[in-house]
Amino acid sequence: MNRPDILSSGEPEIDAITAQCFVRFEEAFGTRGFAWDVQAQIMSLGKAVEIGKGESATIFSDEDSLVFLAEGACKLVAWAALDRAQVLSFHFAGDLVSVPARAEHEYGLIALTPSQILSFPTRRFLQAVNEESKLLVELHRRTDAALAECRNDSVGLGRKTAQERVARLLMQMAGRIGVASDNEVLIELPMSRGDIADSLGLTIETVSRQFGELRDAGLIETGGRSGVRVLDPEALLQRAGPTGPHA
Amino acid sequence: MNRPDILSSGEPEIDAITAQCFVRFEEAFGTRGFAWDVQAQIMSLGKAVEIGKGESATIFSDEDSLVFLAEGACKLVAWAALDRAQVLSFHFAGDLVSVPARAEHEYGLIALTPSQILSFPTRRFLQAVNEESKLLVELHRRTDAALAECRNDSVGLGRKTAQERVARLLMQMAGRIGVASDNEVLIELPMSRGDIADSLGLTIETVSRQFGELRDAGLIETGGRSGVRVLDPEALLQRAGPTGPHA
DNA sequence: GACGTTCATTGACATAGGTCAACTACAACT
DNA sequence: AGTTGTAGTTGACCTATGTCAATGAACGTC
Repeated sequence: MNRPDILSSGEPEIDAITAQCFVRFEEAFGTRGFAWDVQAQIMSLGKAVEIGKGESATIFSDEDSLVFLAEGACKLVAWAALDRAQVLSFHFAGDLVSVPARAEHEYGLIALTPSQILSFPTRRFLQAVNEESKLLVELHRRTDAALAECRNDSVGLGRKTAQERVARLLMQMAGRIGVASDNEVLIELPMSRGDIADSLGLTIETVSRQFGELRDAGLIETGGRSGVRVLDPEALLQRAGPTGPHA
Repeated sequence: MNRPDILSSGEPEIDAITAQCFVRFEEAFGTRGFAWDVQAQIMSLGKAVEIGKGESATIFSDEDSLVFLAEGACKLVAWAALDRAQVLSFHFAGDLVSVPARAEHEYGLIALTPSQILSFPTRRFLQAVNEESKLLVELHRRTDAALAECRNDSVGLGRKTAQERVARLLMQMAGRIGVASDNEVLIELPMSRGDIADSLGLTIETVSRQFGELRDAGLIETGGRSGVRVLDPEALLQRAGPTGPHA
């Protein structure tokens, strides 16, 4: 049995965004080799859309969803109250984010920059890939990584000073979206100071003051609202506090 | 092909603790129906031990491990520094905990009460169950639940007051290990005030003061070091702060 | 390229929670 | 039951961070 290319099978209803999202999804999860009917089910379950800055990526309102971020940058937010937001994580192209529909708090995946997302209803998605062990293993691997990340963040939230939190976030962003040159790293932050504050359990003012201190100390330079040049990554890492085992 | 009972096959080297741990593990994950060789691999990978209060459950020192808690109570701890511990979660019988060996911080799973644990080296465990979709799905389900829990805790750490954190923890413990009677709940806390403080990102003194306030307000009564009687669950939940969607 | 809006910075002040230091009560052991 | 060590409580004080308010810098818009 030959395996037709699901994306170029000439079905006219598949728009450019849907096509691109699925191509990236296939690349990330290696679904090409899957049984034809499983691939078809995955395609029928996934809804691809483009969302603008500030828009919510919630597609399935009453169901937990699994969102693949094909392009752009998003923040996952939970609200302790209307005026008390907690940003749980920032996400970039290639990330898979599980967004709960009804949990202890209200959740939302919000675009920081125009983004292309592919959303699946979690339960039905899992049913569809039930027998595809390879995907299940990859799913578990990613969820486990997200859990590890969340735990590390918890240490930050519970036991680190404002400066350590800000320095750690900058180093994380340097690693994820930074452009290295010489001994410097250039970062174009897609999120606002408010988003950073909400992710670190601080206020905008405190975040701003810490940026100021790091700038005064000569560790970073800021350009415009979103530009950050890390002049001394070593020293910045130092200020992020002890990280290694038993440090 | 008949499927011999792996636990009563009369192999003399299996001690009582190992037997009990595996029985509980089988019950929790339904591994009974698995292929004989997979079951054998699982059994050969799992190390069952009994640990006393304060002892670490770390078995595989250089590998991430998956620990099934068959009996007792444990805390998962990460150290930001030697004197800055963050308790990430409390665990009870039936829980599966993934403990990283080398991460951003040093991790440890420490017994709060004498416990029976069954440890697996994560990587080899996953290889062994590679084709058992049912277990992979369950593994993913549990990891996803742990992630959801961790995220909820993050909201607490980042955006809640000391009183809200303490009240929330008490309600959580009421739900997990509380004994309900009339409109009251009796809790026997297995963890110390220090553990609670480390889990909530507070100090022992602050936790103690919050217990005092809740006691003075008539919401709880304390008996001895570990006994807590929740007199007014409704009011206590209130003090845990807004939880529902968009509250 | 001036205008206005939004976002970021800076300063003055307030406070929740941390720190340090007694004191008290529980529980384990003789 | 008395003794002793550990854990918990309470009080006085301190500080990191929050709050409120004003100013200033980016960026989008006409």
